[in-house]
Amino acid sequence: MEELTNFQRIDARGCLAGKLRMINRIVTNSYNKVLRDHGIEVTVAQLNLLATISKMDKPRQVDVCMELGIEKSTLSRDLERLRVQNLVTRKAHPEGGPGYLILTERGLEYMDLMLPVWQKAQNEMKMAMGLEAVEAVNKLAALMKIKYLSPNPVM
Amino acid sequence: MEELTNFQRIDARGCLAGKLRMINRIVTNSYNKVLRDHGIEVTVAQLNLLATISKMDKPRQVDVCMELGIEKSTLSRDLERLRVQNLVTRKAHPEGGPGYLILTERGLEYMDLMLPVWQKAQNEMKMAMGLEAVEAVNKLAALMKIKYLSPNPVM
DNA sequence: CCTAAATGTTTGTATATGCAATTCTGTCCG
DNA sequence: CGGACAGAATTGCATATACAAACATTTAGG
Repeated sequence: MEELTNFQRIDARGCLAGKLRMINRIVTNSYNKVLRDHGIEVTVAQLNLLATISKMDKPRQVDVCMELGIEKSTLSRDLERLRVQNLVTRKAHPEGGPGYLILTERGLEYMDLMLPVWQKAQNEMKMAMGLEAVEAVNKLAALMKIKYLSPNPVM
Repeated sequence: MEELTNFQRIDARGCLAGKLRMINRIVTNSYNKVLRDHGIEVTVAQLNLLATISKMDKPRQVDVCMELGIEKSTLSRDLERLRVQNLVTRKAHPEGGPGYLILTERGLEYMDLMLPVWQKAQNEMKMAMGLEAVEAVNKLAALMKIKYLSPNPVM
């Protein structure tokens, strides 16, 4: 068995997944710190989930999963955390079916409360990243959504 | 208390953190699936940690934390998982001190084993993302590292 | 109508992550 | 020497995540 040279070995600095994971850690922590420092009691992950549900039309859990690329079991638990905070609830469809998700009154109020704080976090991050990078992330997110999260993924 | 219009409310689709989190989920899952399908028993997160340690010069845990932007307690547990798989170990410095991390023999062998599989995952993702996006991620990662992970962060 | 397949949700188990608090260790000073 | 301090690592607790398996529900077919 020939040994690999050091040059051949995996260079962590070249791993796209590793880089994206690092960027994600930094950005998530940055938003969470701003939220925390302003007394907001939810994380940016929860904020995004709330915002997504509020923008969708009577979504079931599977619909939200598709929209965000989250696994169904993950969403189940994320929702439970929001439910105990009385931020989301589930409404039954008149003609049966699994029912749909909707923000509670408190959920809507909390969204209003969070808006300026989120905006601050978002501005800071845009500033740090620069316009080009922001645009690149926007484009990449759109592309990934099409490629991986469409009803019939293009793979 | 004036109500906010729907237009004003946080639009999840515009949240940079949300987008990066989604991209991260997709990319991480994609790499992990390739690794799993080829019998590799570590995740891309663990692969990156191994690769990072192997490239660094006798790093302590704090050094690895700085390099990857991982919290010290997170790293502590990540390392424990690698340790029980006999992939990393800690060596004591001759003149005392906290000692440093190093891959075990098995860790090095496993790196060699993973290389082609990682390469496949990386190629697939580069293909899906396109050259421009790949370059954008590379640039952004470099920028974020300077801004947030330098000894004296530029904030 | 009643079962079987399909669809949707939850649960069991595990990894990856961060904050706060604690413990460990090594150094420096009196 | 012996504590106080500083730096490094771990531990307690909580969230976010995924895979597999179980459970629930809805819908088709006979």
